[in-house]
Amino acid sequence: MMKKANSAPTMKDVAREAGVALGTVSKVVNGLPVGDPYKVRVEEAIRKLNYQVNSYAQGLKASTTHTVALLIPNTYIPFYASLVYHINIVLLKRKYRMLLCSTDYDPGLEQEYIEMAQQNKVDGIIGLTYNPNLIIDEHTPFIAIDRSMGPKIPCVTSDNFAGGQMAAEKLADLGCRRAAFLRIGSSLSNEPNKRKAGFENGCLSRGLEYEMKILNDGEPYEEFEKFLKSHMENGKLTFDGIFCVTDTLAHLIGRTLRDLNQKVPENVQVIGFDGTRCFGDLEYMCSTIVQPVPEIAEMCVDLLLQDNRLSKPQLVCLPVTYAYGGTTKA
Amino acid sequence: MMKKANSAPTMKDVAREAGVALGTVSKVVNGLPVGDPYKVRVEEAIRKLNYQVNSYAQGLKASTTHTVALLIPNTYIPFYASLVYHINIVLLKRKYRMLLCSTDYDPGLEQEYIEMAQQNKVDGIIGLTYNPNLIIDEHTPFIAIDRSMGPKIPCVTSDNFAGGQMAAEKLADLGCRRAAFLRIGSSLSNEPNKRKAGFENGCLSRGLEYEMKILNDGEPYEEFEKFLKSHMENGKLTFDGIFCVTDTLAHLIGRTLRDLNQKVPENVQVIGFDGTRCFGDLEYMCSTIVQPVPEIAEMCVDLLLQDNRLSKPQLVCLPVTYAYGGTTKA
DNA sequence: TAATTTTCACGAAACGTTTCATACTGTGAC
DNA sequence: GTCACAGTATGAAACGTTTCGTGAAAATTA
Repeated sequence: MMKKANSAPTMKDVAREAGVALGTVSKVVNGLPVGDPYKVRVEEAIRKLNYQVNSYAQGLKASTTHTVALLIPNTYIPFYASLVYHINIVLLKRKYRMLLCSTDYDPGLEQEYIEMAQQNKVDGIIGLTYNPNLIIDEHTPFIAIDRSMGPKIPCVTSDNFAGGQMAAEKLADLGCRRAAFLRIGSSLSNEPNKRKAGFENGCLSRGLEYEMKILNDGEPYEEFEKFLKSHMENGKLTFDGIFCVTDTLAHLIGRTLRDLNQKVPENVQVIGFDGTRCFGDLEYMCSTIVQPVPEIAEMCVDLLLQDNRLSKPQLVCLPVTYAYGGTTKA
Repeated sequence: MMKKANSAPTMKDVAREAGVALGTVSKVVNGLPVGDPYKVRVEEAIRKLNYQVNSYAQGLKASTTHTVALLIPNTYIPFYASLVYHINIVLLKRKYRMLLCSTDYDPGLEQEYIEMAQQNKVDGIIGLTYNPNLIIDEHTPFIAIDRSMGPKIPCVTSDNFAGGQMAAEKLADLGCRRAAFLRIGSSLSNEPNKRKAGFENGCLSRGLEYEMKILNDGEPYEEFEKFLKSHMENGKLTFDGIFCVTDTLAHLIGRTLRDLNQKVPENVQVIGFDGTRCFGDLEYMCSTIVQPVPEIAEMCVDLLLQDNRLSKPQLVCLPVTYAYGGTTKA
């Protein structure tokens, strides 16, 4: 009755090696009280056999698996990348594993991933998705990021309204007289609307003239150029401040501005939204309203793993901050 | 004998509901041949009970878990982010799950993650790590990215030597007479050396004068400025082409150049390495040697999941390409 | 029709844990 | 010296699958 040579050692093997019972090994592994001589022998046997618990067996018994699924459109857009990173860190601290699910905005994929996750018996799901029709099993804890997924599902976001307002106030403080708000039409979430509303509010309270513009999808450069050209008189823009709904947009519009010989920030100041630093932690791409990604990550995990008997909040708004990144005067 | 109300249905429940045997349900679930009437009844029961397989039980039985761990320093540096994204996609296509492990270059964390992964009985690990002392269980298939991890462990990289050479040739073709190679000292992998060797080789074959410079860690801006200033005569640089070992570096040096009133690409042309597009897929940050990330991803997964009886290559070099990104003349 | 082969659903056993009722050991009291 | 009790190691049962030997029914052949 040789044990198959290359199969991993089990608790049974450890128990035999140490000359103790199965349950004793289990206790040692889980840090439950065990008499000292036993404990020592078991620990020795574990070292000797290089034993590692099989967490599939654990997962089968216990209904907790110490795994969380993260549903996110992709991992290369800086804001998402940053979320992935910080959530991963927070989960690790709590000894949880993370199952990453890039959905590429595809509702079919999102649903598929949710089912995969449930099959895998994750302890919960943290999801950033723009699909309002996702079917989420009632017994799987779900925390939404940035977009409310219906009642009973907590949502963690930045304070987008305050962010918009802050952008308007900053532009006003920096001397702008006439501002524009830009977003791209295809944005799927309703958060841009809060940013817009906040911006409007801020402009009104500071007496800053403003204009709202939703650009069409498609070739962004051409769209930008068309828009900017239609707002120029004698080679000068008719506004001197721009608030873009994302940093990506701010960066692109910055390029277009440069191509049209508009100086940033001398001629026109630009503020983005997200606060993502493209090159590691080295620098902001533009002046921006910073989303508190580490705090969002922490909050999501907290909510997900908190005792389920406690009632969970419906919406958590975390405070944003302004960061200078070269596209404004300060 | 009521079943506990909110516990998930099992195969047994499905079998009872459909009036068939356990094994029959298992076959239906796994797509094995089953007589039509049985099949239909089982499928109905599955729908009715909203049954989902418990993959922990599956993982316990089968030794294959359809899960792969990805070990990577972080997810916010564009090159890494891109890898994560593409590997995730490829794995999904094959119906594999991905366990993401950000290590932050911490050897302790790396080791911890590897053990976590093995406990979790992943089918294999794909890892980008700069720690030469990692202990990897011989029975866990491991594919290294970008850095050889010793014999028996296949490594997938870009063709760094060819990339360096290509950069040199491109600079020569674009009219450069004297070039510099820049890297930061702390780079932990030996791939930069291949890039350097390739660059040297290219310079020699094209008669391009060159200079190698390894910058100290620390405040990058100050380092750059010091270096650049020490190579200027009458406000002009003594070289007209720079090859940076990464795009990050190229971007930073570009900033410094601008601050010193050096025009890019008119005065000095800059080529980076990685080919990462910071804003989604929108644009390259600089002219660059592009690493074939999708192909690297595909190759890693292929190697990992291929039949283990087949022998695996020790090193796979994938071809790089040049991409124009504004910091060269073409 | 009887004998033989093929087909295929059946259900027990096993995977590696955790848990819990049981039994054993040693201590203290009478 | 006996009994009772506390403390603690024991190992069987259970978790939800997959697998595989078994046997019944259907199909084929004589």
